[in-house]
Amino acid sequence: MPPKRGKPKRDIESGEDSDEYRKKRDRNNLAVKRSRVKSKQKTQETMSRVNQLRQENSVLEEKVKVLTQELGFLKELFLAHASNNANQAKFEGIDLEKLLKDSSENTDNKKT
Amino acid sequence: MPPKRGKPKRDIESGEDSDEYRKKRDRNNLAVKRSRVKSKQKTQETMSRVNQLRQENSVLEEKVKVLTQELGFLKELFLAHASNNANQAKFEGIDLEKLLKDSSENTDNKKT
DNA sequence: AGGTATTGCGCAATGA
DNA sequence: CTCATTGCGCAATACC
Repeated sequence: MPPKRGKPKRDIESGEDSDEYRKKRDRNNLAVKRSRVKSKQKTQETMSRVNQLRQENSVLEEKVKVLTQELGFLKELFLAHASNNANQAKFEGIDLEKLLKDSSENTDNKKT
Repeated sequence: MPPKRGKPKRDIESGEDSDEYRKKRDRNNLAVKRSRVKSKQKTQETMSRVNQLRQENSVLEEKVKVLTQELGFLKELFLAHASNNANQAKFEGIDLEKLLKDSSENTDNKKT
């Protein structure tokens, strides 16, 4: 809106005299109302979306926390067993972290 | 806004004649402008927040995916070893799922 | 060309 | 009383 028209009552522009002009104004006023309602709805939806995402986020954070703990526990269990008596041979040279990493990367890559 | 004043130029109400009135209007117009700027900023921020949360969400989804895979892999490895030769005795009666569940719940509870 | 949709702006009522 | 917020109408555009 470059020409920042302040409040010229009306002279040239718009319609003609009074008949068509009024109808045009009325129609535009309705359009304005519609537009503003829509705008407010969108704002509301956006705010709702934020709350929704916040919740999803919490759930995911919790999941990560639980999974991380489980994984840690299992790793300990695994390593404890590995450093045990007769299992030395079996677990000798096993890189647990690498195994895990590999297991995660092999989801759908068929290259190599 | 019960009295839906349409567009009466001005008669009673507001100020008095023209001196104080104008100043009052001008000040209000500035306030209106401030208010609207602020409103738009807030809308922008809300939209940015949505995008930000969307990203965080993606990252977390991926983390969950990876951790779940790692965990699955480790469980398989564990169980495979359990159903092995001489380890039957050691793993006999072990409920892996329960162990994992317990390991997750023992974050800070000291009750028995 | 001709309509609707959006947007900046000012006014007035109302909220704080 | 002052400033902030909000419904509303106008006019300029943006959009089709």
